[in-house]
Amino acid sequence: MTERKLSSTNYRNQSFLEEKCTLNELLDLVSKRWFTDVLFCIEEGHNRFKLIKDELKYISDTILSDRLKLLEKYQLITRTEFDEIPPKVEYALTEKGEELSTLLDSMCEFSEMLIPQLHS
Amino acid sequence: MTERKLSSTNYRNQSFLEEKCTLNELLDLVSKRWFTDVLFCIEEGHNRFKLIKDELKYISDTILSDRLKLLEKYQLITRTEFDEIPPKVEYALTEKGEELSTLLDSMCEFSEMLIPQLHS
DNA sequence: CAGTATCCCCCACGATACTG
DNA sequence: CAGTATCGTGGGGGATACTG
Repeated sequence: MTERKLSSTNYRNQSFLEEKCTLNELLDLVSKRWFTDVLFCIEEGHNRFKLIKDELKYISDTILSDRLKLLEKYQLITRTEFDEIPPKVEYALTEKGEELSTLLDSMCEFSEMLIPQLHS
Repeated sequence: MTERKLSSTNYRNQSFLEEKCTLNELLDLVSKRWFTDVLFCIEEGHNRFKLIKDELKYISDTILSDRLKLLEKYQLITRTEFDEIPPKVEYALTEKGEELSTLLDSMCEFSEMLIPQLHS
C-alpha cells in the first residue's frame, strides 16, 4: 500500500499526526449534506445567501451558513461583503472551487453508471 | 442548475423519489469511515478478512464486515467463498472498483493540493 | 438581507462478546 | 477464519427563535 493512501487512514486514527489527512478530510467535507449542492449552486450563478436558500428550498439557515463558511475556509469560494444597508454579500467560486466541481462531475458520471441498477 | 445536479438534492429530501440520488449516494458511501481504506487495501492485494484487518490495524470487525458488504452490494468487489474448514473467503476488485479507485486517486491528488496549507 | 444561538434527535461508529 | 449480535455514545443535522 502506498504511503499516500495510508496517510488518510493514519490521520483518522490520530496515530501519525505528521501525516496529513487529505483524501478523507476532503471526502468528509464534500459528503456533508448540501455541500455539493451549495457549491454547484454558486457555480451556476446563485451568488447570494438568499438566492442559494431559495434555489435549495429545503436547506436551513444554519446549515447554509455553515457550508458557506466551510467553502470559504477551504478557499473554494470567495466572500465579498458590500458596505450597504441592508447587508449585501456575494459569493463566487475560486479556481480551486472550479477544479473541485470538475472532479465532482466525474464522480457524478460514475455514480450514474454505478447506482441506478441497485434501485430497480 | 442542471437537472443532473439538482437530482441529488431532491433525493436527499425525498421530494422527488423518481430521481436517482447517484452523486450524493456515492459520496455518502465513499466517505464512510474506512471505506476507501478497505477498497485500496483490497486493490493492493490484501484479499482476505484477516489480511485487511491486520493491515488496517484499528478497524473493528463490525465495520470491516459492513464495508465489505457494501463494496459487494455496489459491485465494487467480488466475494469468493471456498468450501473449506477453516472458512476461506477471498475478495477482489471488479472493473467498477478499479474505476472508482482511479477516481479517488484524482480526488486524493486534489486534496493534497487543497488541504495541507490549512493545518500549517 | 445575512446571518447567529439554542436545543434536540437520530444514527454511524465502535467496543465487547459470541458462533459456525 | 470469517464473521454476527448487542448495546452505548458523540456529533452532524435540523427546527425554531432572534439580531445588526
